[in-house]
Amino acid sequence: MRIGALSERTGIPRRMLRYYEETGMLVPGRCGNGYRDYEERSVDRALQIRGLLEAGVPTRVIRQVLPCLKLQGAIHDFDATPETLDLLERERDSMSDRIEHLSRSRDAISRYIDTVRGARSPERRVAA
Amino acid sequence: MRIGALSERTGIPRRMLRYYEETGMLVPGRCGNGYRDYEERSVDRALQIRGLLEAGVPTRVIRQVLPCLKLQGAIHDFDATPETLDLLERERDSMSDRIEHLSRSRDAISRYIDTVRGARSPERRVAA
DNA sequence: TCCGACCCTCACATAGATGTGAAGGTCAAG
DNA sequence: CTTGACCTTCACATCTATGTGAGGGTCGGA
Repeated sequence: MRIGALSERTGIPRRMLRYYEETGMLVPGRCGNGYRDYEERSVDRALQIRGLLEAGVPTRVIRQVLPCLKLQGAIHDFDATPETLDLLERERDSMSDRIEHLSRSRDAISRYIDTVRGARSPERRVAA
Repeated sequence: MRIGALSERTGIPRRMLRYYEETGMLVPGRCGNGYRDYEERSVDRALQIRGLLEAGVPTRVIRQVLPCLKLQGAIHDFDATPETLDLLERERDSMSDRIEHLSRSRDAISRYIDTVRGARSPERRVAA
């Protein structure tokens, strides 16, 4: 699959897909003519990368973390040095922090929306 | 409370607290001499802001969202126009997306860590 | 009174993610 | 063979969050 197709299927601009390669997060193969050649799995991969970027995870971390997201039961303990494990634990904790903050804010927003909507259409009001 | 104290209590650099004010996310009062004067509640507020910033939520959105995080049961439907509500719903959904991505990645990292640690110290192995 | 620890504003610098466009190669269809 | 739709690299521009520092004001204690 060439870059244009992947871009269309993911909604991610070509520029960003090249950036993902430049930062080592998603490195495609190459055709004889130099064109990038993405596999089918690159679709999920690219979406996951974008999701993490949007959640504020820097490319440096994504690059470190992706190898262990790749394995789906198949453990090919790629390099798992103690340092890598420590880093992964820190990143896991930092992700938990982000999740906590996001959840609390989202829930507060949800409650707010529900309350206001409830006040606006009292006939649908449910006992809170 | 002056900016230095708030900075110490939150671990957030003074520069950033001034930035929070500049962007309208956390606007303190002023003493007679021009010094910023923060309330006690600013501690939580500042921490929440930092948490959201780290989770990739832009200041523009945080500013919109904070007013409805403020109320703790006390509904003073500040401006709640339909447009604001729509925006809040979009932000809520976008936060849910972030949470999903983060959770999936974090869980994958956790599984990976557990697996590797389990393989490393088999005497502590638990049936998976 | 003067020094040190605070505070102020202003402004420039950096780093990361992203936009935009130029100059040019590949290839299939007309 | 030419045209058009792709692709390539390179490079500069932008926006946001953050660092850093200069130049200067406030104020309490030695």
